[in-house]
Amino acid sequence: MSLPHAILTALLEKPSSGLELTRRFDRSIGYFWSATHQQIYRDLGRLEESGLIRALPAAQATRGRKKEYEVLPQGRDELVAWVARREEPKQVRDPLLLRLRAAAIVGTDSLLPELRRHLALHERQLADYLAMEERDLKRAKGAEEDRVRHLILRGGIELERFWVGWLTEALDGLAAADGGAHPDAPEARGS
Amino acid sequence: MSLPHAILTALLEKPSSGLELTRRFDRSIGYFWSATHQQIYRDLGRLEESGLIRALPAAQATRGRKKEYEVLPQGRDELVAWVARREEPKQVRDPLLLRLRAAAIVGTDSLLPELRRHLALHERQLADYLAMEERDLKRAKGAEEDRVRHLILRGGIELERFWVGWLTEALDGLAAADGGAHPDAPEARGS
DNA sequence: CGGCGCATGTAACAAGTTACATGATTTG
DNA sequence: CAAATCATGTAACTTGTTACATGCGCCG
Repeated sequence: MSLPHAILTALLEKPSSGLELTRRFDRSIGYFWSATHQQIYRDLGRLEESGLIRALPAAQATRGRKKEYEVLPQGRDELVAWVARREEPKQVRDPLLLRLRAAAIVGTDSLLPELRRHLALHERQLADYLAMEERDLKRAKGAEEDRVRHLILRGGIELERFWVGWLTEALDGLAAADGGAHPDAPEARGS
Repeated sequence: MSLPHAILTALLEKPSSGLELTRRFDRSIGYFWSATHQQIYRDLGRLEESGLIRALPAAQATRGRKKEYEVLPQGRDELVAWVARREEPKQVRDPLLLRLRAAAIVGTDSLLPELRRHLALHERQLADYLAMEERDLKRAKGAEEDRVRHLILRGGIELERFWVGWLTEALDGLAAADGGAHPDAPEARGS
């Protein structure tokens, strides 16, 4: 039940069309909740049908024509209720941990390159987030909305730090055991 | 494509029936990949059909009758290939971060109890993991399989530490701003 | 007017969730 | 045997993914 609420939030920040929303999901929101345009159109339709949002009258209802939406009072109410709702923490669900467990049985060697690759990706993501934080700190200080946004960014930063730390620990532990001898990239190079 | 591989791993550790697998997913594996019995039966069927596992001949094929599976060589091959495969890191997708973003717009007050509640849950989970680590460290040292299992547990521990740290930071930041005055549990008490 | 990019969709499928149905085994 | 429990399964639905289809408008 999260995507519709993410859309309501985004539309409250600024009324938008489906494609504009898609682009915003690719950027900021997408750092912790991604969505494709198909999902977004589907849910925009449902939200409109339920009377939580409406298409701005300016836009006509033909196919390739831009169509902007805004949140109705009922939609805002629903969002307020969702924020206050009691929801259990989402439990962890990560394929890499699963693969490590499988590797415990069939051998860890072939997983090492993946661990190194993921480490590099997370280091990069962490650097990006830190750069964003640097930029943000120069601007706004007081407004609650900005402080909350910064908190979310802090979440991203600390999560990446977790990955970097854990992957480093894992590589240390596994490489130590298998006595060295792993050249740089014994894998096919994807796109 | 993860659940079938999780099942293969579990069956390699020990041939089992569907319900036994379900129970094992509730315990150890479920800490980072949960599954219901319906999902497991469905995938057991598919895996058998694809020739990656087979039912042990002892068990008859009637409905309420126990049916144990074991991994065939082809299944082990598939698992080996999966471990070595290149897969992009799963991006973050957490409703709590979304709700915080929504709260930035509609007001953070009603989210504070949830943040406190989640903090308590994560603190408890962390304590549980630490207790497990304590127990594990007393046993096995050398075997690779045990060291890898410990690494996975370390992952769980560090992830919980992340949550505890971040939630604490978030509560500090938000409570400071709204000047105090939030009684203990202004929410309905769910089951 | 032909092709490209913008924009909105449909369709088919895969994975996860929730509710329910049915057969077998134990035990009071 | 009745009831509880173990065990396997179906069905319907929601969410997310992938591939494709269609319409509009601009620019050469």
